[in-house]
Amino acid sequence: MASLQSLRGMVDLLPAQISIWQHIEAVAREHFRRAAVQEIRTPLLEVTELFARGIGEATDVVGKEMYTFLDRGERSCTLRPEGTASAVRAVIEHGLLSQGPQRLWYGGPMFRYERPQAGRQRQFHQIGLELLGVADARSDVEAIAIAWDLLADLGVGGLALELNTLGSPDDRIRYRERLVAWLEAHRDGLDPDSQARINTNPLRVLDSKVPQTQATLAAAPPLAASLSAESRARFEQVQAGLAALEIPVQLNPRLVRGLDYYSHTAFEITSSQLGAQATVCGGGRYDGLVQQLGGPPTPAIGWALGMERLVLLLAQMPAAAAAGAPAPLDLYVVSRGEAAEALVLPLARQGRAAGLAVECDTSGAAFGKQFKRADRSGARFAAVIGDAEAAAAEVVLKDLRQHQAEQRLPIAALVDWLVQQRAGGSA
RNA sequence: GCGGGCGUAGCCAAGUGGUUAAGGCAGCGGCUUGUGGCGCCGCCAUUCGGGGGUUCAAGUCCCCUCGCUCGCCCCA
Repeated sequence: MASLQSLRGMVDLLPAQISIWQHIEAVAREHFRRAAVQEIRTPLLEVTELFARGIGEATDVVGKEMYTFLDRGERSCTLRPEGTASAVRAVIEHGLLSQGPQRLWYGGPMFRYERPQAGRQRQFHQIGLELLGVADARSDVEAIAIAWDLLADLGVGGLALELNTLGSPDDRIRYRERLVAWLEAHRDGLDPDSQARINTNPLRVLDSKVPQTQATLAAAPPLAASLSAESRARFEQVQAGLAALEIPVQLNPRLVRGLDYYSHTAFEITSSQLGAQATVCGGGRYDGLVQQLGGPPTPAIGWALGMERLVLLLAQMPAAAAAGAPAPLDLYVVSRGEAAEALVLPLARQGRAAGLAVECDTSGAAFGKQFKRADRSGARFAAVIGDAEAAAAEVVLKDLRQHQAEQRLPIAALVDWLVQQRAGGSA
């Protein structure tokens, strides 16, 4: 095999798949516009330290999944594994918070060096939301509602919103101590991975999928018991807010997220139809992150949505997939003969200037071939220009989608006629 | 990083040691050098991801390697 291939886990998006992506992006953009959320674009490449400090050294993402290399200046650089750290860095760097709370969204590729499987790639795409500067539980509710409504509007069915609270940093420290002590005492009932995690990332032991570990954990002290009154009240406010919006919630006390910066609200929107990688959208509150990265103390909440997983879900829903279908061509120009061929590009350009989608056949092939391609192009009309038409400055217009007599009209009148046809809801 | 499944044309795919590697879709040419969608005819893999080995004989068996895929882990 001498031919070149894309790198493992790096996937091409071919023209046939693009329309659904553009559809999702357009719907997301519109939801963000309505919610007064502005786009931010940051570099794909950042200094490694940003992620190490932001996401947490003990996390898997930082520990083993980053694309990290030295650039020519010997700086350690990393392809972003997620969007929050970059967005926060940019906000701090440009002093945006001095202008008040920031409502931001971003989209684009992320990179994690993992083994690819269904719904998991090394380069994948996320759309994410970050609401910075507001501590109130209502902003948690708003952030979640934006994600929920966006997914609903796209026509994704069968989703569940799983919700938990991780408590305040103090709650967590207190709980962590209790949990570690308990885990140490019940070490024998845990799988090796979980045993190893007792000291590095004990909270993650809670959502282990190993049945034996889960059985052991049934008697473990719950995080809820370590929550302060304030944290508990806050969690209740979030739940009440979601209930008021009639967004159904599934409380999941085992939901712990993999990135260190989360506190209080943590949530995931999952689908049972995605195989092992069930999370379409995940996020939570990260009140400590901005300060940790050198900014002013700033409460924040955000989420990220996995585009590939969303596309996977949408592909299972014919109605939603159809919504993303591209608009058909208005005109396909078929021509033959030197004089005729000279008229094609000027005609196409005039049509395009008027907003029509026009393709011309420049193959010089037999009419039969050109008509075949015209048909396949999906165009509504074919314009035919041969020697006779060129001499008379006319075109023969053929309706490719309905049986109707061909008509002949001046070449100068064609574009107007088509524009009118389209405006008139020509069925 | 660990485990299972798989790799035959652009795509789907038959083939389970024995002469020339089915078939379908797409593509190209023709029937039709001014008319597509239907039909018919023809063309389209010196070679089965790559390398090595076993054998008189390998797409088929063995080893290595690369890739894809599903799961573990982790997460979007």
